[in-house]
Amino acid sequence: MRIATYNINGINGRLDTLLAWLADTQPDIVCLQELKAPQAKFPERQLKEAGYASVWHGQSRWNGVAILSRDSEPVLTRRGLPRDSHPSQSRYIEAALNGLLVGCLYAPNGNPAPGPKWDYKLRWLKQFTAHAKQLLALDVPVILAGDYNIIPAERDVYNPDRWRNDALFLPEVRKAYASLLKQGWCDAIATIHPDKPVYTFWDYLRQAWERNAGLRLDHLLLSPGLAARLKDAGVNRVMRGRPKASDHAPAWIALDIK
DNA sequence: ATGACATCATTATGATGA
Repeated sequence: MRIATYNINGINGRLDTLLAWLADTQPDIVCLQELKAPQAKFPERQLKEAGYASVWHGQSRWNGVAILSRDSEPVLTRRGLPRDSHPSQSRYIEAALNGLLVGCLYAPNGNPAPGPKWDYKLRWLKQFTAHAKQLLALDVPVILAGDYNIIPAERDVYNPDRWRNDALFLPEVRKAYASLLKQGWCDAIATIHPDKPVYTFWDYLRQAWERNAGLRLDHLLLSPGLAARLKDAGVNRVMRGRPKASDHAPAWIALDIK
C-alpha cells in the first residue's frame, strides 16, 4: 500500500497536475493540503472519475485539507482538532479507511516570529500533539501526514543559517516535533533516508528549485505497528520541475500491508 | 533587510505563504 502527502497549493488551479500525478503514481491514499477552495468548489466529481473517493475540509482562499482513497470510501472521523483555537481555519481532517486511521494536517506557517501568527502556530502544534497522543492510545494503525511547516533538523535545509530565525526552524517548533516523535511516532522519510537530505519544498523565488535550495516540511508519521511495516519512502521530485508546479512535491511511503 | 514569485479573490490590488 502506498500513501502520499502533497501540498497542492490550489487544487482547482492545479487539477490537471493532480490528476496526471494520480494516474502516473496511483497511490492508494492521498493527503492534500492548501486546497485554497471553499467546501462547495472541491472537485469531487473529477476525482471520482479518476477513481478516488474524497473527504475534505475546505475554506475560501486559504488552507483546506483533503483525504483521497482508491478502492474504498474514507469514513470521516473528524474535521478540525479538538479545542481548536481558530476553528475557521481548515487545517485538519481525519478518516478511517482500509483499516487505518489517517490524519491529514496543514500546520500554520507561523511567520513572522515573534507575533500573533507565531503564537498561533505554537498553540496549534500543542493541540495537535495532544490529539496525536490520544490517537496512539487507541492502539490502532495511525498515519499523520501533511505539511507540518517544520524543518526537523539541520540536514533538512540547504542552508541552516539562512533559516535560523524563521518560524519553520526556530528551536520551539523543532522541539515540538521532537516531543511528538517521542510519543512513539516514526518519521517515515527520515527512517528510510537517515543520511541524505530529502527535500519536499522549494521556494518559487531566487531559483530555489534550480539550485536545489530545498526544505523538508512534509512528513508522514506512523504509529509503532505501522512503522514495522514500512518498506520504502521518497519524494516525487519530478513534480516540482513541471510547468506551473506547486512549490511542494509529493512525499510518499510504501507499507507492507494488503 | 528587502524583494523576488505564486495562489485566489476580484478586477489592478491585497492577503498570504515559507
